[in-house]
Amino acid sequence: MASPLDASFFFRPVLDVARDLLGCVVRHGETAGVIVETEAYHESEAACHAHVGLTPRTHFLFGPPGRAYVYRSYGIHALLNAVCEPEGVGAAVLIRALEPLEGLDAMCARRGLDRVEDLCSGPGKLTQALDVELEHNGSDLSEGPIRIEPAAASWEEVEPVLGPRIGITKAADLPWRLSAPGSRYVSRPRPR
DNA sequence: CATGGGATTGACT
DNA sequence: GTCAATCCCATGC
Repeated sequence: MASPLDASFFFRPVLDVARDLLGCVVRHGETAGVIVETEAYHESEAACHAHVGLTPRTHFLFGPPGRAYVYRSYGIHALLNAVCEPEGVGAAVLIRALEPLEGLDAMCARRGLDRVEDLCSGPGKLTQALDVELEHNGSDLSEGPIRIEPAAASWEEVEPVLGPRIGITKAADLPWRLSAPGSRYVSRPRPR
């Protein structure tokens, strides 16, 4: 396994990071997966939690880049983001889907399923499969329990599919959802 | 302090 | 296709 990405990778415009995270590996304990779908969020647009300014919830969104921002969605699911851009700017990339890579048995047990395509094909699914919870909010993605490792060189040539972000009501027109073309492990609705 | 709304998922018609 | 589950937190009184 390669050494994790450091903070400089995330100290860049959030859309660039969302693009370059495709192909990277998220690892937690014995489980790991390749990122095949991301979404970018920035304080300048209304769909981003940081749009309301600095609150207890958005504390880590405005913090230094390279940390995790984990929050609970719909009272049920934990969603995993990577904080980007300089400290003081609220921006993050939501990890929306992974191609399962290691620890498939543990993922199946946590998910209560056995179809590989269903293990991590959604932002709430992958956190369940990798056992990511709210306690990981603010943890360091280079040195903490959850780490992100660089993509294989072959991913440099991949052209991501762009589309509107999922499940939002504000700023729904921005094409800031990025998917690996043709992947069977992306979430629904499947991009064109 | 009460209320309402989600960056979702799985079960069901 | 519809819909409920469930909890954190932002907002407003």
